[in-house]
Amino acid sequence: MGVAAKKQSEELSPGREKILGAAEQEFSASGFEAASMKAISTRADVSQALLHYHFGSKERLYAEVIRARSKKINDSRRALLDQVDFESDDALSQVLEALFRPALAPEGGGKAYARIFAGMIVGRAHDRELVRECYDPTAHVFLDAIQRACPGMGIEGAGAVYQFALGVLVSALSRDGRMERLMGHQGALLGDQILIRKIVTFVVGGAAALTEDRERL
Amino acid sequence: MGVAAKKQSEELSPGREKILGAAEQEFSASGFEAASMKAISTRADVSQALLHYHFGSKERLYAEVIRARSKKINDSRRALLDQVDFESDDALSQVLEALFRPALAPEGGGKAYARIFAGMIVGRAHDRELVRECYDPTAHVFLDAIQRACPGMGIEGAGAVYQFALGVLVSALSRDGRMERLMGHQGALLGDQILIRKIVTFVVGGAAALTEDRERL
DNA sequence: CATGATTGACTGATCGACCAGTCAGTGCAA
DNA sequence: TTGCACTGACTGGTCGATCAGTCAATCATG
Repeated sequence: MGVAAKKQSEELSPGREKILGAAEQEFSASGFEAASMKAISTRADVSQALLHYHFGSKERLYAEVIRARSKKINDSRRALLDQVDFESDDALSQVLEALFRPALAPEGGGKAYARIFAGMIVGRAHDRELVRECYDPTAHVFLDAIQRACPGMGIEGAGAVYQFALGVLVSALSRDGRMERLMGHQGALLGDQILIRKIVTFVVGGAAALTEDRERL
Repeated sequence: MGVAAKKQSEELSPGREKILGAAEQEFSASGFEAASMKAISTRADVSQALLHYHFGSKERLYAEVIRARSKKINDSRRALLDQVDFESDDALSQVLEALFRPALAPEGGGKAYARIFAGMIVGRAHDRELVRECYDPTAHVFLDAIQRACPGMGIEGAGAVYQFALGVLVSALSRDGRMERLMGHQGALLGDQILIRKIVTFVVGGAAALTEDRERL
């Protein structure tokens, strides 16, 4: 079968890492179905058979890519979340920044998050299982954090905010120049810092409105 | 080549309509790449060759599906938008309802919108062209409507609100039970009416926060 | 130290399955 | 009898996957 650590975490195998990188690029650019093992092997400059040697199947290679990327994103998210001051007035802003920044960061794989999200929309059952495995645990943590930051919001309120926040994140991740086109190229294309601020501001405002609406009942 | 209207809009061809319906289901369930012409023809209960007879290629069949669905959604959106009272306090709410309701309506194709959005995320160039053709004109109308409903928001503010609103919409369209799972099955699964209200409330709140933040500068 | 066995990384050739797309031909209605 | 809707049989190409075999490094043994 595949491979195991030589002794500990010594460099595993040069080919394996090359394949993972090439696969992430290819899957990210084309999606699971459209990305071919041949294209991945070409990009990685290894034989196509090596992909099966290391990962067994295209499905498993894909899962490994998602696992690796989600680990980085989630580690970063949790680290940021640990620094949040829940006594602060803008606790929710800090929580949301911890949620958004790692996904939007250039080294964060950028579209990796958006891609798997897209896979879910499209209805791939495997993607749903991967989300459960890779993202659910951290999602629970953030659900709790949102509730801590917004007392009186309730579990279903936090759920709604989390879900909507992810939607906003994906819309931001999929920036492809459409907005600039629609606006007739007015307005400067904003940098990452400003974009994050806008997203956070938007979601915080939405969350407040949701809480207000709830209390009005 | 394909087909043209017999005289006007007399029922075109029974097979053609069956194919369009089956194709929409299949594309919606699996995405463009994973959906096969054979699966579509089987579902439509016609020969596979008939798909090429009517539409020429898989790509063109897909485009026809998107065109048909987007036309229904956009017609409905514009009709709703015509009824908006821009003097009202909740003009933005009305505009957003006009944007959301047709996409979330059961007969609105539901996931049709989410699917093409997913295609864009995944990076299919063809999807980008389709969006431009099918959704950009109506998007301009809504961009203007948002500005009318929110004076002092500016073009880039309206653009951000529109973009984020679509993100929230997609997150709502892709409901697949994940939230219920994350919340431990607390909280009732909300009906469409309540969901729309929540989305609208959220986006209105976000838009207000964005405007506020802008004015603070 | 020498040497044969073993192992893991890796490849080229090749497989059957399935894909979108083609085409000659059938039946039916005007 | 012309034209349109439609089909069955087929094609070339690409897909993921398999497998026998190469090669270098490691290890066991005398």
